[in-house]
Amino acid sequence: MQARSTVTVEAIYEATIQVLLAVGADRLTTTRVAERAGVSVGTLYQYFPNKQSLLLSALEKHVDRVASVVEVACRRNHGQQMSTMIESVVEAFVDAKMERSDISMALFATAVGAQERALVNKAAKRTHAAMASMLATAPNTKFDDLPFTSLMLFSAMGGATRAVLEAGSPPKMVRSLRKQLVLLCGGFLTSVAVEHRKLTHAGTEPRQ
Amino acid sequence: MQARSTVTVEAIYEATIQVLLAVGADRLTTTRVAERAGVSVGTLYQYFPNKQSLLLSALEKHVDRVASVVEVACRRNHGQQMSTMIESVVEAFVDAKMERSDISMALFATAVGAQERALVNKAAKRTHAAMASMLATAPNTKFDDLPFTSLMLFSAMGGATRAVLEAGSPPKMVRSLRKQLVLLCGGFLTSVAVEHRKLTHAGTEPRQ
Amino acid sequence: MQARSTVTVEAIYEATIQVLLAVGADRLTTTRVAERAGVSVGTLYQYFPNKQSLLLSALEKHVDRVASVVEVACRRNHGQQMSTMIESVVEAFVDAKMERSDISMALFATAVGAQERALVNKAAKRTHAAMASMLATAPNTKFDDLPFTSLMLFSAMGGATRAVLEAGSPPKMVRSLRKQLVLLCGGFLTSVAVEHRKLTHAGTEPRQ
Amino acid sequence: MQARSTVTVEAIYEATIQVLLAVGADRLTTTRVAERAGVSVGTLYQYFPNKQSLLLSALEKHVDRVASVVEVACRRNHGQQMSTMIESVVEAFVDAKMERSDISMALFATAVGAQERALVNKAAKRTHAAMASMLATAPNTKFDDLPFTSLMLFSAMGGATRAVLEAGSPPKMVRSLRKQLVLLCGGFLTSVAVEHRKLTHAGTEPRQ
DNA sequence: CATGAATGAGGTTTCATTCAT
DNA sequence: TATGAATGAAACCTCATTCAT
Repeated sequence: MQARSTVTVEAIYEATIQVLLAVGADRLTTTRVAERAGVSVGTLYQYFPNKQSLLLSALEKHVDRVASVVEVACRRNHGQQMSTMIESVVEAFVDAKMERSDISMALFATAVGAQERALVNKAAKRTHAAMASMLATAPNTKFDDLPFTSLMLFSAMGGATRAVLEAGSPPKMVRSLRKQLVLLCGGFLTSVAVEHRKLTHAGTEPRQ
Repeated sequence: MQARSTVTVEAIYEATIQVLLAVGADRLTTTRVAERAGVSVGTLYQYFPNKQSLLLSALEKHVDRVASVVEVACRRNHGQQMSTMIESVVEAFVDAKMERSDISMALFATAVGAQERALVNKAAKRTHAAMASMLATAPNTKFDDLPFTSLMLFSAMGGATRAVLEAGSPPKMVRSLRKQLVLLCGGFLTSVAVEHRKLTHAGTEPRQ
Repeated sequence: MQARSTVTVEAIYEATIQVLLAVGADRLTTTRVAERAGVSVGTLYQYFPNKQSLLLSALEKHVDRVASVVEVACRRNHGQQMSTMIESVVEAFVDAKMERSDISMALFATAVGAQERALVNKAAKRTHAAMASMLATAPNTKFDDLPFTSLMLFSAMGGATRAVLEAGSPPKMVRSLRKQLVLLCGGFLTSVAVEHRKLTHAGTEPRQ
Repeated sequence: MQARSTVTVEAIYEATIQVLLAVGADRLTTTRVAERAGVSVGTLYQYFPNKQSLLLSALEKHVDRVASVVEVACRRNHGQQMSTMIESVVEAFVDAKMERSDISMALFATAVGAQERALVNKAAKRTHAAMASMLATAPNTKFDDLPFTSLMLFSAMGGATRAVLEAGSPPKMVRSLRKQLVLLCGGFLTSVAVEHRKLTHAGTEPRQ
């Protein structure tokens, strides 16, 4: 019976995504989700106290997955050269977003309330932390404000990725995106780090 | 006569924003907007055929304003040094977004449908074009793909700004934001431009 | 100024018909009628106290016209042979209905209330009376209950004509209609009259 | 379960008629119907997608019933003398119309749109077909164009009946109606059939 | 536990009518 | 007189949620 519940809940999650993609957030109804999941509305309400909690849970699942992917990528690159770090993280990030980009967009469209944003922020914090502790292990480099730097980095990456997705994302563009993101992040980190070094050991070390 | 209508429409626009801020996009109702505007629902429907068109118009007004601010900033900096360009544009962009950041967030929360995105994209295109033609006048610098570069730049800036806004944006953070955005953009443009020169006259020109 | 009013009212009547035909009775609005008439709603309300009275007047105009046509045809055939009477009246009736059959149908669709029906009934009474006094002059023929006979005759003709109109009325059908209506009316009147004669002078007069 | 729905739907149908009779077609609202049926509006909309479909279904039910009554009457009189045929059909028709004449009128007042007319036409076609095949079995009689003849017959009957109904139908009138309808139909059919015989065996057969 | 019929508050939209200009 | 912006009651319809079976 535990198993049956799991299956049902999983079906409801999947149905939520399906309906979101099919008809959009504003025309998503609990009945439609239940239908798609092959259960009755009553059943749906046995597992989720109300519509909001359903969407919230679905969103949570998704952002957690993306956050985990990035966390793993960060952990794997502790101690590497900064250029390697950047490439790995960009790759992980773009892959995670692109893999089911439609879901990403559909779910974020539901994330308008305070609770939803809190959820997203919490996951964001996790990735920032992961990235910060990775960057802290970069050889020969120091950063002033790693948490904020991570925020900048991810939100910039997120913004650019989102823009490309919303532009219709022709494959060629997606390919460019990765390269450009590497440049974007690399440029930024270099600037920030260089600034730091300049301030500290002004002029003594030629760049790169 | 004419004057009366103008006043009414303006009041409705203002009320739309007010309600959006007060109760959020999903609990905005045409009745509430009309009430806040001090007119009857019927009047609202004399100027907007339906709820969507009301929100769409409000969004359009807003994005057009932001786009215009950026366009002006770009036009004013044709021929300047790239660092000046970047600083000016970042300043204009952040100012425009921050000035009424709450509105920005509230309105974008309504921008989930295809039409809304088209609207935003159209405005984005305008800013990209303005930025591209500005960058084309930067002395001693060339770029491979100015349109895409502009897209990257703006969407990255937009993402970062949005993230800071959504994080609650303590004043200190906002101050950092500008500085970091300058670094972000500067770093990126340098990378892109450098890449270009490297490919063209590899090794012959030491980095300035 | 009297003239201007007449012109305006006439334009409103015409517009009413136009709108009725264009969008149907249920989507006819006073504003639309005013627009079509080239005046403002306010002006419309200067001549008609409310929407119902507008439709009522339009209906009245129409049924009066049809009634008059029939009345004239009846008066012209006083003293004629019955077959001539029938042919003339059928011709007048079908012509009047067909000439602007669309208007007929559109207007009758508005005739659902008690007042409207009263209007139509009043006009019907007039035609019945005209027909009755014509039939009273038919040579060698007597009828028991002329008013009711007239009612039967006209309503039967009306029903058949309407059915043909609503069936889409291919021209061939319309042509048949006249011939068949003559037979219908002729047959009926013969039966009624014959019945009468039979009862009175049973068997003595062979049928013409 | 199943039973509950059936009961509900039936209650809604009944309520539709009730409201139609009580307040008229134009003031019939879905809320009023639901109230009268003892259910909530939501329930009504679970069975009928919109107001029009509700009225359409009610109309369909009604015309189907009338059509069936006539069909049965026709089938029962195959091979009978024509006079018997006529009497039986007239009786069935008038009974069906009079039995719930108020409903008839109320429902037909809603039949203004194209779909409604199509519905009525379809039912009419059925009765025409039934009558045509009955008439084809009349001994010693032939008709040129049975379909059209049936159309004429029914629409004439319908028109006359309707007129009597709308005139307020004092009982005396209703009694007359039957007799007169028999004469009307009889006269018409004789004319049509006679015409035919004249054309075929001109002059050889004295009229029965 | 599952079902799905029933609920009804609440949202969007229409349109006859008024009245200040 | 003419105008047309404003009104607001009232209609249609949706959908999150409940509860008897």
